[in-house]
Amino acid sequence: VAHHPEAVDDLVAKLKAGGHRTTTARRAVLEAILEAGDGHLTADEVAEMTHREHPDIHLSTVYRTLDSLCEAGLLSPARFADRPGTYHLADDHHHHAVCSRCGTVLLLADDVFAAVTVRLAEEHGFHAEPTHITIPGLCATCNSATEA
Amino acid sequence: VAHHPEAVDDLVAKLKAGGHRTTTARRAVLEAILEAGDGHLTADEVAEMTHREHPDIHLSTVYRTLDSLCEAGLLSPARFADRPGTYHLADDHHHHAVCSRCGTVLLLADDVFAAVTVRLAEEHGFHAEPTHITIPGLCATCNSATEA
DNA sequence: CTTGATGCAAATGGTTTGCATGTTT
DNA sequence: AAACATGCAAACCATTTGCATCAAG
Repeated sequence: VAHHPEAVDDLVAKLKAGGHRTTTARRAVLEAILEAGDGHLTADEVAEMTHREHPDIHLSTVYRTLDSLCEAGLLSPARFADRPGTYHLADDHHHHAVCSRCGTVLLLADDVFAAVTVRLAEEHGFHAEPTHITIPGLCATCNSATEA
Repeated sequence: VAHHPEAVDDLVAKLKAGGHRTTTARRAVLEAILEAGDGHLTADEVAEMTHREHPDIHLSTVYRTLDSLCEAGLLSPARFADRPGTYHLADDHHHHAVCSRCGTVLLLADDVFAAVTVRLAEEHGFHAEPTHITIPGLCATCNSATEA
């Protein structure tokens, strides 16, 4: 979960190490993702952010860049319900609780599934790697609204 | 998890109870979903199935019907990665552990998330309804293959 | 110089919608 | 008869692709 300015360079280094090229667009996209912190950005949002400094980066380039960065292992994609796809830093293991009614997203620590992981190993020999799981339900607000 | 012929009538009864109308298209869609058993069908697949008996049911009707049936609480939608959306019986609570390497799918009891549910309620007031969650990881076979 | 990345425009695929017509209640 | 569901065609939105040009190695 890096928010430091030098993080971009670290990521670019990883990119290079993976045999990918370093370009303005890729730097810009990485900067946008870092700027978003824990947030999950859609391609459109990334494009909007990069446009502030680089108005000429085309949306299709953003898509292709996000793809490359995922392949390079720097980013991970995630989809919520029927919203557009989102992207976030790959090493940022975490989970979500999403309200089915209002769409509020709760960020969860990456250990909430520890118990499940143990049980899967014991009962099925399955080695779970829960990296990005979404749990549906109702947030506190919507839930109390329902009970009322 | 109903596979019985009379199940369609049960579902239609629920539909009616919910103030919705009974139509040929809705029966046909429900039959398709039941025929699929545990499977998850896309709108296209449902359309294809209904076409065998009712070639005139339009794809847009299938979409609208699936929507209605979800609203009525008979079906639930689910999305996997970037495939088209799927639909399945709502009362069919279950979870999956999917092997990232070989694709093997493990069916899990619906209580594996009990601990997580409790914790979410306590820590965030979030009322989780884990109805259909997929956990990635490695199955026993692939896992031991990796360690070797 | 060679390969890979970009801009643009056009195509694609899944899904939704407006409207006139047909069906359920 | 009134309300709702359907067929169809057209619109929509997110995403992908072909191709000519450009930049990184």
